[in-house]
Amino acid sequence: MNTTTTSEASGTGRRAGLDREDIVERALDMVEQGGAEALTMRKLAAELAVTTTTIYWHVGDRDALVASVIERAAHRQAELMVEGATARDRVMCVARHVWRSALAHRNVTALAHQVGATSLLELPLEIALTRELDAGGVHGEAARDGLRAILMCVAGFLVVAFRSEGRGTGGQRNQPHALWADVDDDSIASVTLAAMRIPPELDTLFETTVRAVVDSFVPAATVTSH
Amino acid sequence: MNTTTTSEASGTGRRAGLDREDIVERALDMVEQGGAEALTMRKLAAELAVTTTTIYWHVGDRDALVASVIERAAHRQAELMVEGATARDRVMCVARHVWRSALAHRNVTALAHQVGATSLLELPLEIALTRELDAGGVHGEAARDGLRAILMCVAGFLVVAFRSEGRGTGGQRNQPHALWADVDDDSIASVTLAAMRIPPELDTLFETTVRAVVDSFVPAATVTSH
DNA sequence: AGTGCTCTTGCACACTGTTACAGAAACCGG
DNA sequence: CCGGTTTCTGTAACAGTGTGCAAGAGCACT
Repeated sequence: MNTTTTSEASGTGRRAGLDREDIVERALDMVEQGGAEALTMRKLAAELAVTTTTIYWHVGDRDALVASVIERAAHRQAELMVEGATARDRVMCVARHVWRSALAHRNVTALAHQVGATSLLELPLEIALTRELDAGGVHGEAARDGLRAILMCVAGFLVVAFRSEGRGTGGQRNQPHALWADVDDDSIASVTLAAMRIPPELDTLFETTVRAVVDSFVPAATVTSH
Repeated sequence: MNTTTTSEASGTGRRAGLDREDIVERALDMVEQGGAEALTMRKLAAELAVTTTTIYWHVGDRDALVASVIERAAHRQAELMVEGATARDRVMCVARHVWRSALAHRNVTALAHQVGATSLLELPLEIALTRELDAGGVHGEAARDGLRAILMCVAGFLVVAFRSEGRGTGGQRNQPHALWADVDDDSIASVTLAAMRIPPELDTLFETTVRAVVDSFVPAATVTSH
């Protein structure tokens, strides 16, 4: 692997023109367009008009490549504007941003999730969220637990959201609401049974659920002035 | 693929001795022991002292095989005893069961998650949870939203729990608490910063977080008697 | 010119899911 | 008993995947 600390399309080599950064960027493009599975060493090499071994020389393993891709993506979605008067609102704002940006870059998110590097992708947002918690009077272990609880909740929503999109055995057939079509249980009210058969509104459900978690960890705003 | 509705090691053919059920069961064993990636058609065939084509004849695609494996696993973890006096307690009890049984059969759970068939695996528990919600006075769309919210929360915890286990880029290196080691932010209290560097207690955090969500969807027990 | 370092290539290995094709064993009608 | 059909099994191959090894091509410095 290329161990030069910084990338400097050095130039001494054979025909150069290929930087580690270039490779990572192209890889990120491929992931964003074609999903996680579109990123294969051979395809990436072909895109760059190069052989696979060249990539290995520059970035190393596929794991290393993926890690770099995720880090690069992390920088991009780190920018956010936190709005809201109360601490709870500001925390919600960050949580919402995690949710939205993950949906916006779903392919990278899915990739990060697959290799267990989600935290790497979300670290900047974790920090932002911690800042708001801290500013809202939640410190130490309480802040950590609150942060984790909120992020797990968001992660759960993301898992479900991604699950509702194409890929996977049986296509749409093992969607929860589709599976409920065959359920017939006497001890459940028919209204309830019917409701199960249509999918929920994820966005509004996200709002209320995460709000509940946030409220249970962040104290209501103490009325200082007024 | 073998299209006989039920499996009845039919008998007309050559040397039988191999049932679709046998294959699925063996596959389930392999997954539970060696994880999702240990289940390859060739290895499975080798375990059964048979060639791959035989498996294809019996069960079809790998997708079909995986689906069968998951269905089989679903039956096993469907047994549960719901305890608790209040509706909230009983709902919590089921949610806890989802969490525990997913952890107990983590490999199958991970497999189901990979192919997007989690709902298939958890359908029986979804039904049980819905029953408790319904009995607790939550019907129709409210029940659906509550069910989904709770399950998403549990799913989030599972994702994080599985993430803390070996596999994936960088091993333990991109664990959240490990990543926080390099963070230095002035606007965050040092106590908070320090707390972030040690992982949370998932079990207790699960309890409080899910409890918060449950409480926000299930009304407190109306005091009927007393 | 020669030596050394950086980059790039070609080829190969082991592994995956999947299938086309060919062959044995059992039953069934004659 | 013979031929045919169904039911299984086996061989070999195809198109992919990630990855490592040996060798070469170009530039810089001596």
